[in-house]
Order: sequence, then structure tokens, then C-alpha cells
Amino acid sequence: MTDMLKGLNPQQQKAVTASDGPVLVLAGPGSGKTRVLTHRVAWLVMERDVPPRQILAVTFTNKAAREMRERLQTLLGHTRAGELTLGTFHATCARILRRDGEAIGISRDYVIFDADDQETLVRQILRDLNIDDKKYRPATVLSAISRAKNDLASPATQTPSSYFDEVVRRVYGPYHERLRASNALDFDDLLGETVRLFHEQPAVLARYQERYRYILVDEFQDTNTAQYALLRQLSARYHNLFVVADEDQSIYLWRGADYRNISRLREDHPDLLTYLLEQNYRSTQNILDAARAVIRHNPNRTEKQLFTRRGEGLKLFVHEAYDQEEEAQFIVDTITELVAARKARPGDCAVMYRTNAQSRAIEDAFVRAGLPYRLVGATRFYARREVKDLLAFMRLAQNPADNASMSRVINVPPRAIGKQTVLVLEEAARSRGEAIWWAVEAVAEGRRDAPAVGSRAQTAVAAFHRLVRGWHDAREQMNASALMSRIVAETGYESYLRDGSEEGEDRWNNIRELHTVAAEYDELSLAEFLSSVALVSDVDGLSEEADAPTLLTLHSAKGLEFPVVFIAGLEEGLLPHSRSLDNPEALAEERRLMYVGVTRARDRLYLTHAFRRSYYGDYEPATPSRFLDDIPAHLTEGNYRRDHRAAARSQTTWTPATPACPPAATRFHTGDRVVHPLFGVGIVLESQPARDEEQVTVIFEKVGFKRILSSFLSLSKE
DNA sequence: TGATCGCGCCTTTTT
DNA sequence: GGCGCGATCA
Repeated sequence: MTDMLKGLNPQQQKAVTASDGPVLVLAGPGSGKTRVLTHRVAWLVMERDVPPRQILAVTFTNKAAREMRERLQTLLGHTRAGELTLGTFHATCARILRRDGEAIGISRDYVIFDADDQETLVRQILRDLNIDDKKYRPATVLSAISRAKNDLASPATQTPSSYFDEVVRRVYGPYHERLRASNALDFDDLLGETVRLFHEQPAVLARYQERYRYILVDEFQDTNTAQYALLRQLSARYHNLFVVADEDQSIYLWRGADYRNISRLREDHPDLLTYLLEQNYRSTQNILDAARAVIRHNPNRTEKQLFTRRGEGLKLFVHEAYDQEEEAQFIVDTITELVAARKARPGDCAVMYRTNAQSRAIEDAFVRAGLPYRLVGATRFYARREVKDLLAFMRLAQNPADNASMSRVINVPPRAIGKQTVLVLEEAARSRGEAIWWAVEAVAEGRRDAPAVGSRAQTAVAAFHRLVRGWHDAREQMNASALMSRIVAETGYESYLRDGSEEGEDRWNNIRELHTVAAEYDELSLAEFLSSVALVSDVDGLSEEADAPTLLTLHSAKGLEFPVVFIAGLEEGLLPHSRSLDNPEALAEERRLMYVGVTRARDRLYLTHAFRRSYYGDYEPATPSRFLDDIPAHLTEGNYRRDHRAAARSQTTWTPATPACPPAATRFHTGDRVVHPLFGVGIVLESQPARDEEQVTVIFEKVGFKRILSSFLSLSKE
């Protein structure tokens, strides 16, 4: 055997060197799944003499693809690794459609509508249909449409079982039409239309089957129906499908992923070879035991015997904080201590949470402490107004029919095309099933069928038309960064942004950063640049260089590992999330999410929760997560008192959701001076009735914040 | 036509 | 405690 297999255990080696044909690798966290996938690719090239261009490896994020490419460069060398096709499902499909979509009527110039564009479109349609968009929220309607598309079904063909379904059904048609009028595809279309292309054009499919004779897929448990259909089509001729999966880490059911694709794979391929990887190379035994204790409550799973040779390790630290500020402070303090004691570097640490909203309190604590951090997601670069504006101009240059971009920037910076004029243009275009660009052109050329606008507006529209036409005509000759410079110059966007304010300077700097990104694509087409910008994932931007703690959601943490992990907000309603409490399937997914979080940790794991937490500005008492109780006491240390929690939780479970009794009068009130036998003198911040007495929050002169039962307190005479 | 203010709603998770 | 949206004013 070759050098390449050195450092792999026998199980891993068997999987890597499996014979041709369909292969499933079932593996636990930290078992080297991605490593096996990477080595399989290298083995195919080096030992089986498979030309690299015949290999397609599909990863979950662009970041994972980038890392795999880097590893393969050391194994295979730069040139050969460069010939591999490596990327996400979406990026791969985007490229296939760019090349061959015309066979099913998709123009080369198509643009990808992002979540914002989609939502705006749905809102418009709801309004046109006189449906209240407060009651039927665009995002909710959209996710129903998305689910249908993921399942390769059209809501139009299903019988609605509720009025909501009926709304979805009525929106779907216009949504699809207007997408096409804009010459645009949404995320789901990228997959669905590729499946349709392969279905309707067997010759095209045959070409890709020949091209991609070996297909490898990471995170297979999170594929959806459309993605599975695609794999089936592509592998139908050579059957060389190699997938790695862990059903316990399936956390994307809500967006159409279906871990039953694993059993589907078994049914579709009686000759499927299955390998199991159970040795964990990442975490200590204590962490693994805790993870197992959490996940074992889920029904219908195959128990894996995870083990490690890393030894017991440290206990998990469970910490109850008073509120989210104190929780954040605890996290920052702990990281500071670990770093000071040289037990970890800042970059070794990660803070994970269920919802993006939780990041604020934690960020604030880092800012207060003057410490840098890396934030994944949330205020995403590409979601910024100025960045979206400029991308909209570039999308128009690529595809003037793009209505979302047109509506966005037709009057940015203000160029005297007012609301009324825009409305007339939009209406005229829509009634003809044309893009707004059609109306703009008609007005600019003074055509007879042009919608009627005032003479001032007419001049303005004509000027804007000249701009976009100029960019569109130049797009083949210019690369993305040059085009961008031209757009900035011709629209006066710089002086529009740089109004002398600090914010204006920030925004302008973002534009310069975007220009730098564009310059990296100068070898490729404008279309390639726009596609990849539309398909970036949150973690993609995570830089390896900066030595600072990472803040990210549990979802974004998938596939990553850190020596030190904090999971914050372990409370009922947050993890598990309140939207999942009434649904066993959803609850099982929350549990898997917790499992994913726990198994990201190598050496140190901190689980924190708060006694009270503010939602929408109001503070509410919080109950510790049920998942904390699943972890055996001997694995943990810290100030967590499980009996107390269990009592609190059963109370909240058994009492009606909104207790009718008014808050009882309390003996202590905010501002009272009190004395405690141990802590001395303090001031009452808050007092709440608790069981048969009061839970009083006091700030003591000597020891700071404490929560005290009222029986230990007395009012100070002075 | 554009800027400003205040109201109400909200929160999962993302390619 | 923020954000988008709509109403209101210069």
C-alpha cells in the first residue's frame, strides 16, 4: 500500500480502498469522514489512474470545498488537484445550467435571486392578490414553495388542505412566472432545473455521466430530494457513488433535507457497500459520553459505539448565569483566563448558540473587554445595502431583465425617477409579461407602446437606459472589477455614499472591499463572479489567520471543530427552540443540534444558561434545557443544580401556559436597602414571587449580584 | 419627491 | 430592543 494510506486506521483504509460501485460510509462525529473522502479521491487518482477531471466531489459549504482542494494539492500536486470538480450542489448546478441550460430555455445570462429578492417578489404578489402579508408572511409562504420545489413537486398540482395551502398555491404560479420574466432562478431552481434538464435532455445527461464517472458526497444525511435525484441521474451509468453520512448530525430537515435518503440509497442499490467508522479522533471520552447521553433519547436510530483513545479528559463545565449579559461576561472571562494560563489560544475558542439574536450580548461583552472576535453570519457583508446596490448594478449589466435589481437601483442614487414613474413602468411591464427593462427601453426610445410618463421622468429614464445598455454591451470585454469601477464612476455612487459622515466612509470601504473580491474573479466571467457571490455561505468567510474566538450558530458549526467550545443559552424555548416544542420530529432535530454542538469540542466544553433572559426587551425567567438533565452528573462540574431545574421545568409544563393569577405583592421592592447575614448590605434590584416566598435580586456592596430567597433578608434600618 | 418619525411586529436555523 | 413599513410633513 502507498504512503497515502499511512495514518489511516484499518476501517478508514477499507473505506478508502473500496471497490467501484456504490459505497456508503456511516460515521460518527470526529471520525475522519472528510479525511476518508479526501483520501478516496487521492486513491482513485493515484492508485486507480482515474483522471481527476472525471471526479466530482460535493461538499456542504464552499469552505469545505476549499479545504479539501488544499489537502488534495499536497496529495496530488497543484495541477492535478486543479482539474477536479469540487463544490457545493448549488454551485455545481449553477455551472451546469450556465453551460447547458439553454436546452430547456434558461438563458446564459440568468441571475440568481437571493432570499431578499425572493421575499420582495412574494410580497408583491401577495399584495396584488389582496392577501394580507402580515397574516401570511412572505417568508412562510416562501418556505412552503421552497419545500415543494425541493421535493420536486409543484404546489399547483396538490389539493390544498388549508387556506394557507391555498395561498401558497395561488402565489406559486405568479412567483414562477415573474422569476422567469426576470430571467432569474432561485436557490431551489438551481437544483430542480438541473434535474429537469437531465430528465428532458438525455444526451446532455449522458455527457455529464461520462464526464463525472466518480461522484463523492459529504454530509449526505443533509441532502434533499432534488439533490438525491440529481445524484441518481448522474450515477446511473457508472454507479460510482461514494457518500459519507451521519444521521445523528442531520440538522436541515426544515429546509427539505431528508436523512431517509440513506435508506433510499440502500433500496436503490442492492449492491451497496457499507462501512462504519466509530473511532473518534477529536474529543475526550467525557465529551463523547455526554454527547451519547444526549442523542440516545432519539428514537429510530442505529446506535453507534463511539470510542476514543484520548482518555477521559476534563469534566464539562455547566454554568448558570444571572442573565445573558452575565452569561456573556462569564464566557469572555473564562476565555481570558484560559488564554492567560496558556491553556488555549483565543482562536481555539468558539461560542455557539441557537439563534443569531443571541450573538449581540456576547459581542457586547467582547467589545467591552476590548477583545477581537470573529462573527459568522448575522451582519453579512453581502447583505449590506451598499454592497447589494452595487451587485444590483452588476446584475443588471449581466441581465437587464432582472426586475429585483431594477426596482432596487432604478433611482439610486436619486436620479429623478420617482415612485409614481416606477409604478407606471412596473405595471406596464407586468401586464405584458415583460421585464421592467422592456418598459425602460420603450420609454427611452419614445416608442408608441411605451407607458406614459412625464417629460422630466422621460429624460431621466432615457439616461438610465443609456447607462445600463452601456454596461450590458461592455460586459464581455470588461472583467468584473473594471466593470465595477465604471459603474461607480458613471452613477456617482462614491459621492452619494461619502457624505462626510463616518457611516458613509464605512460604506465606501465596503465598496472598496467588494472591488477587491471582484478583482479575484478577473480571470473568470462576470456571471461566475455573480453566481459565487450569490452562493457564498456564512462560514465561507471564516478566516484561519485571525487568532480570535469564533461566534457562530450551531448550524454553522457543522463540520468544524475547536479545542474549546461554549454552548450558550441552554434553556427551554431556546435549545430546544420554542417553535419545536410541540413537534416530536422537530424536537428530535433540536437534540441532534445539541449533539452537533457538543461533538465540536476537542478538550473543553462549557454549557451555559441564564436564570432570566430578555426577549424583545422584556426579561423573562428561563428554565434550563432538558438536554442538561440528560448529561450524567459525574461528567460535569459547575453551579448547575439539576433537581432544582427539574422541579422548575415540571412546574412550567404542568401549569397552564398563561397563569390567570396576578403577580402577588412582594415584601421587597426595587431600591430597598437590605441586610443579609453573610453578604452584608445591598440594594434590591428586583423581587419576584417564587413558590411560597420571594426571589430577590440584590446588588451587595461587597460581593455584587446575588439572587436570594427573601427569608434570608431583612430590610436595613438605615 | 424625499426625509423623518413612530408604530407594531417580531425570532429559528441557511444554500 | 431593532427593524421595516407606512403615514406625515417640508
